[in-house]
Amino acid sequence: MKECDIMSVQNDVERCEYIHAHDEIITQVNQNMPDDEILYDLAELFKIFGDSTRIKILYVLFESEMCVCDIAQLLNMTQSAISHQLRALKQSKLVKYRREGKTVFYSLADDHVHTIINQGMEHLAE
Amino acid sequence: MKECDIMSVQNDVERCEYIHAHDEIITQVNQNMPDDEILYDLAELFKIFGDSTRIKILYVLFESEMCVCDIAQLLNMTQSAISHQLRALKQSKLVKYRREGKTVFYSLADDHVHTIINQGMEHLAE
DNA sequence: CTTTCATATGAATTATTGTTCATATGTTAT
DNA sequence: ATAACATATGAACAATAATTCATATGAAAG
Repeated sequence: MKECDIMSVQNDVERCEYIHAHDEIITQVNQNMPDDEILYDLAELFKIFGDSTRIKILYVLFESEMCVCDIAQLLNMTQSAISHQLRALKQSKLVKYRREGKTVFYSLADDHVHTIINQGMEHLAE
Repeated sequence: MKECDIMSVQNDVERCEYIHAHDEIITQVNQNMPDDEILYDLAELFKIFGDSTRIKILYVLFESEMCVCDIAQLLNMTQSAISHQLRALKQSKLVKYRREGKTVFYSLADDHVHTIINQGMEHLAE
């Protein structure tokens, strides 16, 4: 147990008298912790999964590519609401789209979506 | 292409004239889509991953169990902020804790955290 | 080129969430 | 019992985010 000399920036945050973590652990944490920017992006990505409308959209797309209007009908929501959410999913590269005349078909971008959602489901099931 | 007769509840949501998805697809979607309650819980779970403070806490706990105060120091945040976030992580059963005298040690609850975060990282890397 | 239909988007509104501050709880030592 | 310390928590405030509404863009058909 020793005084804190962990972070490069020492701010005026209140702290307890002794830290329990040993030097070795602290070094490991600092080594293995990705940059703030990456952690921020990671949180932003999970935020996308953190809305039931978007989760439903992803589940719909598990079955087949689908146009905005079909998704809106399946989920019983307005075209606008779905379009806004599809934009979020698109920006996170979780879905891709192709245009066919007037209609735009959306589909899943890669298999990480499946894995992430399945792991989430497994966790819930425990 | 046929008129919409998908959802059991037909609300006054605006809709396009024709749906593109075939009956077969629609049946599959309705069969494979989990109940609303489960989808809500799933979104709630991912919401927990959708904050960089909580992501950082999880990364710290990847290395070792740790007390609230150590986490606060490592992340250069107040004890209160960390405690509030640990409560969220606790409620989602992503972390567990044990008391040792005055201090409370938190650790990861199961391996889904690892898998989910790793998949998120992989997705970002692409 | 005008109309129609599917989709996208900006702005406003409402709802949700993270942090802070003050204080409470719970544990150990005196 | 009282003091000291670690943690937890309620309320307030500030920051984000989801949906709605009105409207814009873009494509096909007349």
